[in-house]
Amino acid sequence: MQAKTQSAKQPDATRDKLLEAAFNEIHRYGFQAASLSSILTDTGLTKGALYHHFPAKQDLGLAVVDEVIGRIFMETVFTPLHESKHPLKTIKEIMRNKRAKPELIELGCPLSNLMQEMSPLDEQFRLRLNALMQRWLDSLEDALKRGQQQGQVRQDIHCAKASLFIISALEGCVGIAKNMQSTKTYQQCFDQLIEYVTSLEA
Amino acid sequence: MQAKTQSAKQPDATRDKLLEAAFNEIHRYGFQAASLSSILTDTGLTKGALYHHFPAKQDLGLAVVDEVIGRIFMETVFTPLHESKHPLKTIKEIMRNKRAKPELIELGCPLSNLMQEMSPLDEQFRLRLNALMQRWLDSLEDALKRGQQQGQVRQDIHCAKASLFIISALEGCVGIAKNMQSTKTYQQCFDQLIEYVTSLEA
DNA sequence: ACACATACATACCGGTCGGTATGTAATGCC
DNA sequence: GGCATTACATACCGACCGGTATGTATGTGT
Repeated sequence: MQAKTQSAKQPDATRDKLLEAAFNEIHRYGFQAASLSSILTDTGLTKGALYHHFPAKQDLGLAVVDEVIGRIFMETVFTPLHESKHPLKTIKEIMRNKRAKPELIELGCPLSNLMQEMSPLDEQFRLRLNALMQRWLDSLEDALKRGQQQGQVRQDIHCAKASLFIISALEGCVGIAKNMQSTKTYQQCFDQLIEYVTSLEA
Repeated sequence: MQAKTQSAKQPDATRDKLLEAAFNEIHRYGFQAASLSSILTDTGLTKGALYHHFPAKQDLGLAVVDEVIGRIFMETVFTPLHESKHPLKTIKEIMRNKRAKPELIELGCPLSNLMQEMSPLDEQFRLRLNALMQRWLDSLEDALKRGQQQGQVRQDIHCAKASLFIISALEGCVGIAKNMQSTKTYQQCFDQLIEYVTSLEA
């Protein structure tokens, strides 16, 4: 039906290219400092393409949150947690997967970065980011509760509070490792968090 | 000797005014988005004054880190921790003092904010911020070690790792509360952290 | 009292920003 | 196969940015 010619107009592919470049630019420089010109240089596209797909810079940023960052979390966190038969083990696995990525140490968590930058400045951003965070909290809480039903997690654990604490500690851990540019620091802090999660086991 | 006339030239006072206004602007908008024009409007000063005291925007930002943020941490964290006879109790008190401030929930921790924004972008910033963070870690670790010597803290605790984890969790806690604009969320997460600190007691 | 440095204020500059108006080529529909 | 519509490219704009050059009072040392 389409995609016969290489340089033909592929609106979805163009949109994806813009989103990906915008994600990388925002991940490194933050949303406010993200330069549309840089994004266009990276993609080889022009203002016309950008403003055809997104009415304003803010819409591009919000789309990055919803689609790119949202998809990342869906694939790496929500789905694994939801499908897991051994919630606590899965939680640890998800966390361990994070340590392999050097870009996480260098640039930090894209969700956390945007939260810190934009939440006090832009209510639209805050609501989208908040929604993602809430899904993260909920999926973790659900996993812990299933762990309780299966007898893997201690019954006296307050799953909501524990989820909040795990995510907080993880975000803080990534943030400090980023500042110190030290995978060792990250590892140390990370080990403590694993210990905490282990302490939830029945 | 001086300060007889009100509108006379008071370089130190002018410098302090600039630093304070810059701190507030940076705390809200971040360093990159902080507008020198806004700072000058707030202070009632002009470019001449600013660039007389600081050769460039970066130097103003670094001075804010070293002097303003550094002083805040000195007064509210380092000194209390150093002088404390009951380290664990002091740690909890310091943390409790943080919950009273609404600006902390709205704008987050100024140190953490700058770390997240500037560490990957500017090595000068990263080193200064890192130095502050290291002092924080050291003072916490020292306090925990003194607690061990006094028998208040469990002997099997790895003080450096525990310090790292406490600060990480605290930063993460503040960050998430900022995004959610929820003092209740902060409180819940905070309670978990207090529980963790309590678990360090002998 | 004079010379000089300090401590600002004023005016201006090039560059980059996000955003827009317009032009044009490819695509889908009848 | 004409014909809107979509999907871009090009050219341009005002605003704001950090930074500088210059002017001008206010102290200060001798």
